[in-house]
Amino acid sequence: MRAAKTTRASVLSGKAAFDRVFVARLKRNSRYFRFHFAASELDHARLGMAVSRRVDKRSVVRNRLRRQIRQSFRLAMATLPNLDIVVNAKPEAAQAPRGEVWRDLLDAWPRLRA
RNA sequence: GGAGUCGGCCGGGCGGUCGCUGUCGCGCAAGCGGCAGAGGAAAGUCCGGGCUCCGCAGGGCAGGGUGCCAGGUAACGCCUGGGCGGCGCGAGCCGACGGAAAGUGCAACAGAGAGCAGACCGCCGAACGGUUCCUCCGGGAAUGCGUGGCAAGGGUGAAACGGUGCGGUAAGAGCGCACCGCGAGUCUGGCAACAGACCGGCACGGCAAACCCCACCUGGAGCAAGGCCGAAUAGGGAUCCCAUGACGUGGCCCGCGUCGGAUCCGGGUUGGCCGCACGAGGCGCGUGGUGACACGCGUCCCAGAGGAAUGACCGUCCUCGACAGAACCCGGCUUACAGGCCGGCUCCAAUC
RNA sequence: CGGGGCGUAGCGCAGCCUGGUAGCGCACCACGCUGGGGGUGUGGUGGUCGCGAGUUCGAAUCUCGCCGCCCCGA
Repeated sequence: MRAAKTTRASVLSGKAAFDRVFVARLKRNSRYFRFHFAASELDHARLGMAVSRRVDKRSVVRNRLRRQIRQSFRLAMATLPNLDIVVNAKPEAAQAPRGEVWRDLLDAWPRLRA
């Protein structure tokens, strides 16, 4: 499986950038995640993540979810339009098996193309 | 072999493809290649330090902490050794373990009485009085009724003014004796905590995780500390206090320092670099020490992000993988944790 | 990273400093007043005092260790 190379440019950073995405009020839900997005000011997609302590108390679990999100983003990146996306994890994601979460993520990205 | 106890260690392995962070090398550059890349608890933040700033961090008070003794350490509330007490057949384990004879306090309910106490049921005919009986008229005997004596036994309580036994006595009582306990006595051993022997007499109950006393320790904040570079805005307005005044990050005072200061309104700031990873460092050997540990020599370089790096997928093997993710660093403590390995010691059983 | 606070009846709180009885309001139940409801009066039910150790004769209260929640500062 070939993943696109990501750089610092594909990281969404700063409170202002996050707020801009949330204000756009465009959203798609999957089983374990919420995808907020807005048209990017740049010529490529950027990813931001929100996995709060409410999802799971243990940082190990939160980090695992972030890695899965990031890795799935890399795989899907080339096919995505230039959007700024914030992925928000639902608390149920912490309880679910890893494989199931991964499949949920892979299924979700193509639906954002619309 | 079984049961137990103490100490130390590991905590999925191997191979492949793609990707992430740092660093080194090459390249004008996009990049390419090499190397390294979470833990024993990284956790909780309960202690102790390093480092940085607060002018020096100086004296006193207040506050806080520690609490058998000695040692180790940068330091500690940690560790080691020893003492004392408790548990265990034992190896071992556990202990907030200074002072109650400096003072002030506290003890519900029950109970007669709860701290220089007390007599409910009791016990006592030795003493004084009474009553009854006997009498050889001197007195004698009985009786707990009164004056009284006692606190052994019963009973209450968490606790009842040393315990057990013997003697003693009217009944009793450290009143006497033995043992135990106790003691601010003496001697001996030990750096000390303390222990042993002798001596003394029975007085000095418990609670200091009650106030407190004693000894020792303790300035405050924190890497968003703090520093450098750059950019930008402002050099304002209002109110109040004024130089025996105001301010300074400590709770207060002294001392010291500064000369306007405080509050509110308005305005600006959310770049980059350093701090930031070579350290009270790891490993090996030697020496000293019972040990914690120290010293010497050799050797190694071992995460360093900044919306935050370890992932995805495949193959394979097994005993199918617990708790869990660094954010300035280090030493401890505490808490979580599937399974497994190594060594010391103890008890039991059996065999030679 | 640092600082502070809370946890007691179904809910909101006192009691804790100074240790011995867990109390108040609302709610709930029963009865009375009313034809019924509402309202009101009287009586009553209901608490492992977040969990685990320790100190004490005795702990909601004192001490230590955990757990959960909330707030504040940079």
